Amino acid sequence: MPSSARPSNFLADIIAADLAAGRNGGRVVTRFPPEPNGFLHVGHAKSILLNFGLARAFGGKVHLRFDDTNPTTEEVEYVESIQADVRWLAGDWARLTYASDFFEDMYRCAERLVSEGKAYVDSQPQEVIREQRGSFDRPGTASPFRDRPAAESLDLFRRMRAGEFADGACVLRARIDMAHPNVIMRDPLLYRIRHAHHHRTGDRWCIYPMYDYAHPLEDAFEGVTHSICTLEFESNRELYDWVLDALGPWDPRPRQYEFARLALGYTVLSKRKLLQLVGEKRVSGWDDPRMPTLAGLRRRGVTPEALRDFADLIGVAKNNSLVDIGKLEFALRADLEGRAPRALAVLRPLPLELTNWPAGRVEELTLPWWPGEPERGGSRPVPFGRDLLIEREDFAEEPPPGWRRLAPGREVRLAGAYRVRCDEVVRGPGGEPVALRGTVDLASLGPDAEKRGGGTVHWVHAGRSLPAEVRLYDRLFAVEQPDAEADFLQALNPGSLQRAPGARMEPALAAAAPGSRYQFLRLGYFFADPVDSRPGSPAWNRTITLKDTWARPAAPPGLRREPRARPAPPAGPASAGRSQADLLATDPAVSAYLQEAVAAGAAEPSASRWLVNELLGLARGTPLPALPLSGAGFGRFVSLVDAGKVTSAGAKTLLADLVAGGGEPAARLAALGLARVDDRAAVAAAVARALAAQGPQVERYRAGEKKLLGVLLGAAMRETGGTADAAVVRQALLEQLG
RNA sequence: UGAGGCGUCGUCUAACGGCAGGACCGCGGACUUUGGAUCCGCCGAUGAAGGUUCGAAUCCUUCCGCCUCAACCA
Repeated sequence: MPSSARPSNFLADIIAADLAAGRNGGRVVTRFPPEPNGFLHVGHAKSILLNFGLARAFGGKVHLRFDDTNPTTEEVEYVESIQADVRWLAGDWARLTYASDFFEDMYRCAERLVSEGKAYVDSQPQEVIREQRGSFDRPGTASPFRDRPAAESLDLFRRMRAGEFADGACVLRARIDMAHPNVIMRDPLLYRIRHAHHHRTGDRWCIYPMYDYAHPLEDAFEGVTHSICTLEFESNRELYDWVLDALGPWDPRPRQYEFARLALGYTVLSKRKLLQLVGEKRVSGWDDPRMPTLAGLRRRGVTPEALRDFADLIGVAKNNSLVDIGKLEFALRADLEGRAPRALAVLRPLPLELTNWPAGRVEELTLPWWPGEPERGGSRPVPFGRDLLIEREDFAEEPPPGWRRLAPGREVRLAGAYRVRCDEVVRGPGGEPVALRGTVDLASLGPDAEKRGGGTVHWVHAGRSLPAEVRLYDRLFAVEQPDAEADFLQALNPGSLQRAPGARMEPALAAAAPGSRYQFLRLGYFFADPVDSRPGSPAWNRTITLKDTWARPAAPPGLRREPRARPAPPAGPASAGRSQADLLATDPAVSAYLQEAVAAGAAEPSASRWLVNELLGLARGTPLPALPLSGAGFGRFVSLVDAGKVTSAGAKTLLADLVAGGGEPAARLAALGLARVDDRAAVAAAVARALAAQGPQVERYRAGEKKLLGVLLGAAMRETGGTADAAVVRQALLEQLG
């Protein structure tokens, strides 16, 4: 059951690369860092499974860490429920920690920052600080306390800790840059005063660290290597790194990575909205089976395995995406299919009297719990008799085309039992059918029975079946994106909980243990509620219906999302050549570099072409002057290419080498063996070698898959090391392929 | 509009300059004592334009669209 395959996503790639490079001494430590101020939901499940999965897949460790840096919102109850939920979902962690475990260490680090002039105590009120932060397009302004002596700040900071100031009187701020383009870096707050009782440290502290300061330190203190969080923390990463760089060195030095949090259709996942649903009693509590909380899902009957399969199904990436809730439902059905024994229950009974069955005679049929897989073993007695109950929905007076259930004069199979025919409809005062009369075909049961097509219907014995509490749950919201509504509460699905007061169960179900799961034939998967079940009388929660390919009301238009409208292409063709020229002209560093290259003898057009199309990509954001390859060196490289000393393929390899390690172009060219080869015989030999190694592909190409030419050409090019001209290689290749 | 991030079948996600792959959904078929399951098949995508390259989803440029950031929350 452990997800055997190594997860495949960009984070796994990063970790694999780190391991391959020997970083962090081969350690992998991740962490799941909830704040104990709410219940975990399916979005957290994605994160938990990611962090636990990655650590396990790479032989690492995962920590469960409570990020308890804000005593005013956090409570012990939540640390209990969170631990229970995590354990239920993912099992045990290697270490349980609390941010508050590190308060003393964090404080010492803060004193160090102050002493080194990297932090100061600001004695301004909150509103002023906020105002001074500026805005996206307006730089901030410095606090008048920004340059107060370190000794004074240190004294003040110590007195903050000592409790000499009231809440809000002053804060500790990092001294970074009030004009920083990233607003988060404009002298962020590190500590604030909170005279509040902390659930773990009690009244020992009255100053508490802010997330941006505390989090990187927690990671570093714990030896976390890969600190994985969601996309909205991307801007915070710069501060994360600042804190660690200011207080290092660290081994391992934690790195923060971000992935897209889960958004799921037909539900809400924000803490605030979930709290509101509970607070306003729109649901029965955090563990209401309609809630996306882990507690709710668990009580709905969802299994950890289904959640794991779901997580594998949706993957991990940086795209903001809205996951179709159908994927959760798919994972759920797939899991339950293999673990839920089959039983008989009728939700809305319609009596059926079999007139040719002796009154009072009851036959105890022996039905396997696993009809399709008798080898799994197990069965139970199910009473059959003259008076039965079938599902109201399984009878139609005027059956539509394709109807495979009961109708006047029609015959169906009673699941696990005999075939019956409907002879007569008994009507109520309004003419509506209230009961059916029919006949049973006694020869229709058993291995020798004639096989006839038609439908199968579920049933129970009228007198021997038992009533039971049944809750039919459906999606909590009626629209796919409640968050997009003006008032998400208006989008609540009024039918998300329905009861089936007349429901009847086969007798064996009375013994079902709370927490057990059954498939009620043709109805869905049901979970015996651990809270409301009574001995001998389980209460049933419908986890999920069976997939139904019949009753679907032909794709109601509201449920289908309109295809994304494609904007019309812009009218005027923007001259790309022109914009690239702009780039060369407007960026002084780039144009200076280019000038140097030209001064070193490179032809201007090819120099700018190589610069724009290749060098910029290779540089990966590093400013040109910082490259090991000087402008002049680049110019000599371009001259080499223009002189035909190296093919364009070889030139790319050469350039990459120069950008990575510097050196003199001509010398590196020789050292790498990239000099252009014009010997046709040598090329032909290389092509032959390449083809010999590509046997299957060659076969497929000859069999008609001409698109494989690219693959073969690529292999041939690689064989020559890029020293031969592509046109020559291509020609040789074509000749040899015939 | 400052900074950062993201655009691949209806949905989610692969492809790391060389065969646009998989899954969900949908559709069709086989089988069926569950209109379930199972099996088989089909449908269907690189936001746009230009450039570099023998070859571009991938590299470069511009444009378009979406998301995040201006709590003494995390």
